[in-house]
Amino acid sequence: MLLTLTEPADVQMRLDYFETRCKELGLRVTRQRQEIFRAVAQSDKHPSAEAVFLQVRESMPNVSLDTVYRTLSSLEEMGLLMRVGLSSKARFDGDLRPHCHFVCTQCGEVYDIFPQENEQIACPLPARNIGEIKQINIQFKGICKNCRPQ
Amino acid sequence: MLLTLTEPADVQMRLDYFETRCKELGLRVTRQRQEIFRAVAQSDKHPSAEAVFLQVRESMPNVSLDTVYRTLSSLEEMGLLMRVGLSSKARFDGDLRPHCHFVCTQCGEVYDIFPQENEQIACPLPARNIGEIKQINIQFKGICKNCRPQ
DNA sequence: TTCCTTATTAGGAAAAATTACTATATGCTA
DNA sequence: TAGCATATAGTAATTTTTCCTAATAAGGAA
Repeated sequence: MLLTLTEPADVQMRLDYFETRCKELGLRVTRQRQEIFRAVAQSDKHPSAEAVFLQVRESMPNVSLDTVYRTLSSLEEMGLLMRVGLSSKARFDGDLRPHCHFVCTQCGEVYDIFPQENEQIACPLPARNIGEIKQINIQFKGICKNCRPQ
Repeated sequence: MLLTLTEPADVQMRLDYFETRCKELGLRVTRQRQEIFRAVAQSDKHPSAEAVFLQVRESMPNVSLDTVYRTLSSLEEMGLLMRVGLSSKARFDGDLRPHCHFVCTQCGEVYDIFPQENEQIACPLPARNIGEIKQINIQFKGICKNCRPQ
């Protein structure tokens, strides 16, 4: 299985697509949602909620932090942006054998996935140019069988 | 590049190794550190700091939450356990093209890594049995060139 | 366009998660 | 075993995220 998501690079096109998606889902196209989506779509800095809040506040001084958090979460659910890593609290793993994690977005449960005998976890070459890699972390997010049987 | 870390499965062996590592690094072998390490090493539940705190408190009723947080972080630095995902606050990415992230553990900066033309991001087969995968998240942790030039 | 309905928001408060502080305790070296 | 420096408990503070409610505004109907 490969990742196949692609998205128009142009921000305006993505804003249009965002509106379409909102209407499909029966969500109102509010200025707050637009600006918050734009702030993330325009940035290549992987901004935090706080950073998005500060950015959006430039054009909407009264926007609330709650709205930013709420909107970021719903945009994530809509598949219009992604959260880097896990949300909320930290989880720890004492098993250092190479393996991946499946994280259920419903119940929060973390499952280990040990690769098959002949499977390899490969590291893209460009990573070496950015710095010294000390750890690899591979996560799959989705709904586990307990939460959605069958 | 492949992940090559392996660790003795037996908890007692790992505790011994933990002591050795502490001594190598000039860290004191305190009961708190032992119990906190044991709690994570024994568990297959990817416990949170809170969960570790509750577990350790069974045998050490006066252990403090601060000690748990501090110790988990230092155990991570020592390479004796790993943190699932990122620490602290959430970061968002509006670019949905398949790519990985390099996270600098020093400055917190997040760098994009786009795979080479012929590279593939593969998903271990067993993942399919756990649930429906909606997203793949690959992170590399380390020190970026800005923080440790050359 | 204007009105209505209901989803959404602002603002503030609260909760949850993590970190900082300091006096005390304790591991380790000699 | 004594002394010293590190580590801890207990608490407070900070940071991050979520909750609550009255007010607002989007989108559909008239």
